[in-house]
Amino acid sequence: MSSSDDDMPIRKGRMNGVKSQDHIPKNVDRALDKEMPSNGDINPGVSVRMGPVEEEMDVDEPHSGAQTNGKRKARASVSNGKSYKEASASDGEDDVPLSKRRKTSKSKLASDSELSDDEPIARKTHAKKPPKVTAAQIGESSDSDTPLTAKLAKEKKQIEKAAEKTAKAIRAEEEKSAATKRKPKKEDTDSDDDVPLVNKKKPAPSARKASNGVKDESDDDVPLSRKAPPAKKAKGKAEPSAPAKKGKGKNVKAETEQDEDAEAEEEEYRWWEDPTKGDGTKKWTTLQHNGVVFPPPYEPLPKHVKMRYNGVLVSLHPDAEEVAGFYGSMLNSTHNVENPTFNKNFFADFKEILDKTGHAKDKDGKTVKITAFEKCDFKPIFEYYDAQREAKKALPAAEKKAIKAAKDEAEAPYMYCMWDGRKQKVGNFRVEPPGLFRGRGEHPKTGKVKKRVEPEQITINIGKEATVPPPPEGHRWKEVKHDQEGTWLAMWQENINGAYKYVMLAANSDIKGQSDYKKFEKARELKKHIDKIRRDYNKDLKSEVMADRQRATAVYLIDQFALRAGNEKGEDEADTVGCCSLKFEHVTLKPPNTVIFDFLGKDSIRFYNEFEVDPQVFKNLKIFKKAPKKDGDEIFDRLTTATLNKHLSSYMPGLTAKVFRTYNASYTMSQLLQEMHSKGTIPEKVKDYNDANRKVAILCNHKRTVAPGHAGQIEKMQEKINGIRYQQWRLRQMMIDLDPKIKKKKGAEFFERPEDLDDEWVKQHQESLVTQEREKIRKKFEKENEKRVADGEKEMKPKELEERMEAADELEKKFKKENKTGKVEAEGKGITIDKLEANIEKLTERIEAQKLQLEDKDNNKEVALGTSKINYIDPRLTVVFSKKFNVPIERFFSKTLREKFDWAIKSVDEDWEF
DNA sequence: CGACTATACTCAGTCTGGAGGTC
DNA sequence: CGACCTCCAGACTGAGTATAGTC
Repeated sequence: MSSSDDDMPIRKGRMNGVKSQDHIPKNVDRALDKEMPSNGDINPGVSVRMGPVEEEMDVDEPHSGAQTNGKRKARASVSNGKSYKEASASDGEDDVPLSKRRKTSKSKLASDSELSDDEPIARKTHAKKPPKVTAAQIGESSDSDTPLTAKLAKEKKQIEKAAEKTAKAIRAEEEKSAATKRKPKKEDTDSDDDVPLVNKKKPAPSARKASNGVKDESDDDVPLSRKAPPAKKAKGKAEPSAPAKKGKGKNVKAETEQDEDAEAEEEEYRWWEDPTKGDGTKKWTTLQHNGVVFPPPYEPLPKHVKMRYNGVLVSLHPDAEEVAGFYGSMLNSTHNVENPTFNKNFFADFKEILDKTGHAKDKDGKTVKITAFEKCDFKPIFEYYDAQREAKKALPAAEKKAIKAAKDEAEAPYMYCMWDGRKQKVGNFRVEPPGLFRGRGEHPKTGKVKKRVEPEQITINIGKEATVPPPPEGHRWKEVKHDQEGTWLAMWQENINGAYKYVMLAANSDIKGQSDYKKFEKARELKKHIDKIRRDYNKDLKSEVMADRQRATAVYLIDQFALRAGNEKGEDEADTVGCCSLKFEHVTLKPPNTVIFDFLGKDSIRFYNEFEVDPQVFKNLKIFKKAPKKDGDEIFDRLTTATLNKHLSSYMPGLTAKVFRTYNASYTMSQLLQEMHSKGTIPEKVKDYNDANRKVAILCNHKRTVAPGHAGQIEKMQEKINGIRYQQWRLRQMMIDLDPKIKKKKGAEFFERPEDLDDEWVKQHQESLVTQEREKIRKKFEKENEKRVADGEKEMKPKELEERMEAADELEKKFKKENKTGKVEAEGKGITIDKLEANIEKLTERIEAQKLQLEDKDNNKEVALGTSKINYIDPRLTVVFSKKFNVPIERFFSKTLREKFDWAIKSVDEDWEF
């Protein structure tokens, strides 16, 4: 992987980060490096301790066995009888083989490998008990967590806004004062960090109650708008009402006014400074919206457009025809249409609908039963749809615009909702249209028909007070709910995987912003625990308890290499893995301590990396892979994501595997930005930022498919560079022409043609230069003629063109002569050695610039920066960079991102630290 | 099991660079 | 001759979408 080079530095640095004092990355790295080499001693200790453990294990087995077994059984069935347990010929108690072996090896325990395999499963449960660890951990986390509360730096911000006029406003006032009172009481004076919202969860309610008598519930109930802290309040004047409100009942109108208020105060309301936000599970008090937009109904094909079966044109029931159309319209997508699974699944579903609607009919109305996929010819359908597509594309711009405007207007009512009286953008209000399911990677269900979603399948979530959006004529909703703990407005279940689809608010909404904020605060909170976590897992890498050792190893991988948790997956899903679900064949061990990961991760994106790991990790993986495990068996057979996360949450409430990704991404970014002394022009600074962004993206393995024209583009750039280099060489030869002695002065080497620009290349290059010249002349000639015609003058004669072409002929001759004599005549009037030198220097600069661009482009070809920017890098880091180096934030965040990260843009100054 | 985040891809619209022209 | 303008194909961006994860 080309990308691995780039990221290695980071990852290496982070490797073995046990000791890190996280704020000082360099120290961390150094400490780590020092540590790495040692460690030869680990084995003995481990093995020795194994003995006792085993005995315990057997005893415990029953308990833990239940859990473990369940999980493993599930796996076994999935993997088709190839599971580890079966391989080891056990009776289904997969533990048995392990413990047996354990027993045998008990006494000797000479080697790690012996120890390992036999770990008592039961140990898992047992081991958890050790009060020291757990207690210590819990104690620690709770200690540090409790206080924090409203510590946000923004506290300082002033509160000066006038009160709202509505009754709600009054309540808001109450809230405000409550909030203000609350603030002072926090006791966490020890930390400078912003308080993660998460932590407030527990402490908050009781604390509040005690201090100000506000009941929890009411806290939660307060709509956002009313909760706004005393800070700048809106003056709440009326504004033109948004389209979304049209056609609503009176309560809607009432809300509309509120809406207006909300809008007026929109920029002013800073929920992230509002200590009452973010706790509790009740997400809203009042909620109204207009439901969802359905895709347009199916439009049957014109009568003359039919598929062929066995060479005969046949007509279908509209329902079947629609499905045929799904397939027909994508004949140009060879990627799908040539995939046997895709075709098989499609045809199965197609036949099903045919059976239901009656099969095809020929022109005489006779039934033609469709039974063989090969005999289906969808080309006529394809051509029809393709023509439609073309026609649409060819539409004049004005018309396209008009169509779009009409669509926008029709959808306007659905774009926004009123959430606790504040107007909020809805994310995906369009119901997903029917089609053929693609799936990513080798998805077993690819090609299946994704059915049209009927209103009867859709559940609406809305405030009790709100008008329920009417279902389409003649239909009804599946259900109307008032679930205030949910953030979704509508929901349905999709037919392919039975997955739930939700309509939720857009990324720039308060609620999404809040959870985004919480996510990053949680990651920052992890900073406080990471040292202990790393210490612990490094210790547990040698644990005698298999489950613990596996867990420690997994956490190591997640922490160091940003692996995902890796939940179990079903048989009918693409075969992808994450940390906990890594299989035997995904990990290759290369002594002394290099591990090669090669597997398909989320979205079937390949994860390939060779990492040097802690020797103990290397040993552990070896153990976890020990026979009889083989391809298809899980490496972490004693570990599930649930156990892992449970363990993690003992360090810090809400800590799960995915937090490490956020933490490490943001932390890495913050380190990179901190080390940066970005100087120069804005584009240069932007590039510096992007370079850091790229490192994070590589860390997270965020990839994109290489653009189809990429290779060509690179080649083009390379040719361009070569052209410059050639020109440079010619200039040097001209120097000789001017002053033959200069060859000695400068050394012959200076004048040699670069090796890769061999005779063959030169010939071709010259030819292309000459043809280019000819083209240029011809085009100019034609253009001039056109102009003449337009002006009513007469055209120039072909003779003129011939004459002009002589310039190109000259060039050709000149090259020929140069090739023959090996000399280049100095050209240009008044040319001097000095001028040539200057020109050469200029070209050198151009070459360098081009090379840089090329490298950049190539390095970037399969790295996607967006995902990490949107989901992993704390936006406040970007804001800090922007302020510190005086680069407009627009250079980093698009309009939508600026809206999404509004809270970050407004809440930090350049001193803020992750 | 349900709900929420995270991902890559698509497509349309925007931007860019550089050829050619003008002043 | 260079500073500046115009035009256009092709590269790049961004919003939107649909799928795949996590917990």
